[in-house]
Amino acid sequence: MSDDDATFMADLRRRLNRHGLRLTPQREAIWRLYAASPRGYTLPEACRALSMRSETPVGQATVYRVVNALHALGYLRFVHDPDGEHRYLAGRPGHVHHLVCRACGSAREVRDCDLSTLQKLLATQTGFIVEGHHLEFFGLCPDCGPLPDLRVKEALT
Amino acid sequence: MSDDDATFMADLRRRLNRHGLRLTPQREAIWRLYAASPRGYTLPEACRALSMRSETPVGQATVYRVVNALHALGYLRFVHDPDGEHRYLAGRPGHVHHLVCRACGSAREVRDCDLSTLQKLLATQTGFIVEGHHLEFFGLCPDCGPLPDLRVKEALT
DNA sequence: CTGTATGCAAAAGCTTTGCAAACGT
DNA sequence: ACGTTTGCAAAGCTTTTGCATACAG
Repeated sequence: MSDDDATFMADLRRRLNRHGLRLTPQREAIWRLYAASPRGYTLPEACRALSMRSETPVGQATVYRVVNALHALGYLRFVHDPDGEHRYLAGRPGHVHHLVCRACGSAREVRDCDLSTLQKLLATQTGFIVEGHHLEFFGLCPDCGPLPDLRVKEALT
Repeated sequence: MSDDDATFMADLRRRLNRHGLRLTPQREAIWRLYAASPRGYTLPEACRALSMRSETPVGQATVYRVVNALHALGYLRFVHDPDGEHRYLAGRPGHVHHLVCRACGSAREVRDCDLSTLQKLLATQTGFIVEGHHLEFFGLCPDCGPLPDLRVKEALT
C-alpha cells in the first residue's frame, strides 16, 4: 500500500467517523474498486464485481447502501450512460463535469466551465432562480476513436 | 380539435408511416398526454395516468414501447429528475437544453448554448473526438421560488 | 389482406427493507 | 459494551418478452 493510499484511507476514515460512520473492510473494498476504474460501475455492475472476487466479497444490499453513502459524502459522482444508467465514478467533491467515451465508457474530468454568464441571462429572461447545472460531454476517447458507426458492430452480434 | 392540432397529428402520422409504424388511438393518447404537460412523465407515471383514464386506456407494455419509439423518433426528450429518473417531455427534434424547476418539475427549453469553443478546446487538450453534450439547468421557477430549503419540508413528513 | 400493434400475464432485473448476527470504535 | 454494519432472503418496484387477438393501412 503506497503512502498516498494510506493517507487517503485515513482521510476517508476520519470523514466517515465525523458522520458517525465506520470504515469496514467492505467499504474499503468498494472504494478501491471505484478508485481503480476510470470507467466506473453502475450499481448492478459493482454488485457483480464485488460478489465474484475472492477476497472480501460484499453483499448486494451493502453495495447499494455504501455506494449511496459515498455518493452523499461526495466521494462518488455519477455520469449518465448512453442508456441513461447511472455510472458512478470516484472523485473528490467540487464542481466538475465529465467527458465520457461512448465506446469504452471511460471518463475524464472537465474543469473549465464558464456558464455563469449564460445562467445569469437565463435568470433574467425567465424569472427562474437558477441554482446550478449538469453538463456532460460525450464522444470518443483517443484509444477508441475514430471508429465506424457503432451500430454496425451491434448489428453483427 | 384545432387546426394546428390536426396538422400536427397528420405530421406525426406521416413520420410514423415513413418508418413503417402506424398511428393508433393509443399512440395518439400517449402523445396528447405528454403534449399537455410542461412537467412531463416518467414511464411509471405515464402508465398510471393512461390506465386510469376512462377514454382509450393504454396497457403498460404499450406505454413502454410507444414512449421509447417516440423518443427514438425525436418527439419526446428526457431530463433527469432530482432522483435521476428519466422524465420525458414533448418536444420537436433538435439541439435543445432545459431549465428544470426542482420544486414543481416543470421544464422550459433553453435555446442559446454556445459550448462550441469549449468543445473544441477540450478536443485539442484531451484528444477526444467530442461529439456532443448534455446540459441541464436546475433551479426554481417563478411560481415556486424562492422557498425555504426543501429538505426541511421533507423532514416534517 | 398483410403485417403491425395491443394487452395480458409471466419473467427478468433492479432496489429496498427487516432482522439476527458480527464487528468497529 | 454500544451502536453501527453486514448478509440473507423476501418484498416491492420497474422493465421486458411471448403470444394470441385486434386493427391500420
